[in-house]
Amino acid sequence: MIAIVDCNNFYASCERVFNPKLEGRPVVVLSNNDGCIIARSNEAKALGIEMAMPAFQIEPFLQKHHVAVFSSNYVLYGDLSERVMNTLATLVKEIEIYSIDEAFIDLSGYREDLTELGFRIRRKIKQWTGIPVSVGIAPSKTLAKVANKIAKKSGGVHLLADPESIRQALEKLPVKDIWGIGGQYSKFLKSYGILTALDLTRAKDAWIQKHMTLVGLRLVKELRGESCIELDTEPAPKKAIGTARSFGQMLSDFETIAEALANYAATCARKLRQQQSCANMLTVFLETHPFKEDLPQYFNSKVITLPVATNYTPEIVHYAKQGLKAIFKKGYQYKKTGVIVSGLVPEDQVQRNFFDEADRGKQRALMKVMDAINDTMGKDRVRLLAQGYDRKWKLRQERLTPCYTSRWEELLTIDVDKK
DNA sequence: TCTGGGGTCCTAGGACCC
DNA sequence: TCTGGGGTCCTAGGACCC
Repeated sequence: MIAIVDCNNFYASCERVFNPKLEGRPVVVLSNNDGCIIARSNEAKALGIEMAMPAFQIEPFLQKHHVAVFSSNYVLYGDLSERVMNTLATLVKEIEIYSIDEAFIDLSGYREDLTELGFRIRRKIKQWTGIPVSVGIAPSKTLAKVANKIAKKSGGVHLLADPESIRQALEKLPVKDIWGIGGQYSKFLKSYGILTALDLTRAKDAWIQKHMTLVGLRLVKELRGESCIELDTEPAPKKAIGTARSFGQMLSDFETIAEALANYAATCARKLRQQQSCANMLTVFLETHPFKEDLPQYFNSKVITLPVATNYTPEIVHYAKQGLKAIFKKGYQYKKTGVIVSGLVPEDQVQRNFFDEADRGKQRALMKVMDAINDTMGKDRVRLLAQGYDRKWKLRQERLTPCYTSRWEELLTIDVDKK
């Protein structure tokens, strides 16, 4: 048996942990740049606020219903996620951290009542971290996801084990709500009269594979109770790493965009070093604002093959800027730029060439010192001049809460009532 | 009339997830 | 005024090999 532990309305719950007044109130969290709604408390869902709605369009509605609105604070959410996962690790052995707010766990070999175990997990995580979670338990990952959906609406834990209860659950589940079925497939299936998960389990294997590839076939087998997607407790290193942001305002001059890009490139280089990889390739892209249809639109990208795989910040920044030069055109209002590094190899398996004159050992030593300083004294304490200081391109984050758990200056303070 | 058979590697595009 | 960001996997088709 497999379980999935999923934090309820994770980002909204994180905001509540340090602000209990929000309990019972509708809460939403916005995407970067305060753009779209990306998390909603149950109260906010009940008001009919949908996922991914642009915040500016429903601003009056949010005010009218006294919805608490927050900019996203990924430092806080990342830290609380780690606490949740660490707490879970005290209760079970095999854990796959699937996303910032979800983990699969392997329950084979557990003798105790699984529903009871689910409730123990729920209680302990709530007590230790303040985050409410739901637990779905079933014979496959896909069915565990189904069970979790039911758990969210019932008591927080749901077990799907016997064939009849599985059948009943699948009968009520529209295909679009199955893990792995998105908009395209649900439209396609509907055109064939396949409306529920139960309908889908009755389709022929060959037909499914023909129209939905091997991925689809695996999914259907999982719905039938045959576990096909293994627990992945040690995720492989990433194959590509990207950093991109929309600007807080439109930008048209090369220098400011290059400064923003240098920061994204530096972030990519840092992430490469964190997973001990070097990149052979670098892609830069630049785009205008797709929603401003009256303005001239432009999108372009440039792929650069690096002479030798690297994770050295100055080198990544240098080639990123070179890529930007190749695609930048005057006269447009730009909204977003980004860097993707790919062709990743382990940093101790880099293929050199005869013409490479860089002192790679020295570069690595320098990055080690820089990272050590920035880890202890604050992000970007030491940085390249190219990363700049003005930050004209910075994100809009008008309703940002403190990093309660990761910055000394921002610890929660409590006013004691003096009598 | 009549032109083989068995592979590998790479990439773009399409689907999906959170 | 105002619309996010970061990933994965699979397949078909092209280029190449012997």
